Amino acid sequence: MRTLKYAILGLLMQSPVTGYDIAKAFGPGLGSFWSAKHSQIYPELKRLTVEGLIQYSVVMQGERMEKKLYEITEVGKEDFMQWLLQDPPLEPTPKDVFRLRSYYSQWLAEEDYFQLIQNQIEKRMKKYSYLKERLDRHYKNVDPVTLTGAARGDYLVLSGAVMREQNYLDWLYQCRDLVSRWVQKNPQRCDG
Amino acid sequence: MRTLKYAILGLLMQSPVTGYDIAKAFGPGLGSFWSAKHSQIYPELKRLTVEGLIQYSVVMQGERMEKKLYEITEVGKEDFMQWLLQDPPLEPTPKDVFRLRSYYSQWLAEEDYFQLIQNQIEKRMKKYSYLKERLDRHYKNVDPVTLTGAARGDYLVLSGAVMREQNYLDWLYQCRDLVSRWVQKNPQRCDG
DNA sequence: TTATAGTATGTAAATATTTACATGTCAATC
DNA sequence: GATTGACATGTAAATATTTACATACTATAA
Repeated sequence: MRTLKYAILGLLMQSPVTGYDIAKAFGPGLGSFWSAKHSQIYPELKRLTVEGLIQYSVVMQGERMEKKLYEITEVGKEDFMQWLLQDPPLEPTPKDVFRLRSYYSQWLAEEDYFQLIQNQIEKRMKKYSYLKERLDRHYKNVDPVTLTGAARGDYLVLSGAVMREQNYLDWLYQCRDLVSRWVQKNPQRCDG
Repeated sequence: MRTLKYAILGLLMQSPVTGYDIAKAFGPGLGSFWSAKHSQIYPELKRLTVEGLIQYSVVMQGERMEKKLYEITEVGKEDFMQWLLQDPPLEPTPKDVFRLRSYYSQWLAEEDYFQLIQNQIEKRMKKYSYLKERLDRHYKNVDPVTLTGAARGDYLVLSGAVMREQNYLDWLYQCRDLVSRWVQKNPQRCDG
């Protein structure tokens, strides 16, 4: 379904950007629900250009260095709008290696699985904090009703990302709780 | 990182199964966090066999139809256990086309985006109900502390899947709320 | 008996994505 | 003056995944 195509066209709806800018956009912001490496972005930009959905102008950066500033064409806008209105069936559930490990956790010593959860909590906590900070920084003292333009979508998905991470952490706490109670239930393995 | 390999080995840790069984397992159960089509499963089974991590015996089904019953080898078990103990860095956030659409929702008429949310809620609700039913059916009158074996992992990820869907719905309700308030704020477009 | 749905296994081709290879400029600071 | 990190753009190869092609048996119910 070429979603990368529409992720890129959507960025270009806002303003002209370079491939490098797109790669950056797929970092912390958009990156909470879509991303791509530059090695996928540059070929896609080339393809979209051939298809006439975007076009670029060469801009000098300093003396020698040239960059390509891409903008969306009218045809591209129509194509994007047509996609935006689509209502496709639910995607298959996203893959999650930690959940997969948890599913098979019966084969681990409880202590080992407990440690994995603990480590996962640490990592998730960092991610959560980062997102929460971003949300607060931009929207803490703002009534969401007053938002307009790009800030609307940004707020919707950023708050959604925070909720998602909060929820993942809640689940991890629950797992940790349960595992520690399983440990307590265990017949003591003594070595003394 | 060949996660499919370990998803399959994990299934075989429990009991010998056919490729068809594995494809089924990636349906409603495991499917809440990992899945693969049969066209990916059969080649992977072949590869794992060549690598000596699994082996199969041919079993007759009826008169003519033969199926391959795969079981995990000792080497396979070791490989699986080694993977299970790993603690890799956080995966990139899973992609989500609906969130991508939401990010770009500024280009939609509020009414159109509202309708997309509404439809998404319906679909997500069905998925949530299905998972919740499964959870209740298996674990409603059970103290999770008493669970053992495969039921532990099953409970952990199933309850996690229910939480995740609940959370997604909460986010959708929030989006719907906000969008409807944006609509109210709008200058009325009259055609009379 | 004859559809039909489900069981069962594969390959081929296309698409999507990641990792590695490869190069060069610019701005700042040490 | 040299190093470093960010800017900037690409290709190649490998891996992962989906869609489509392809076949054939089994059990059940109409």
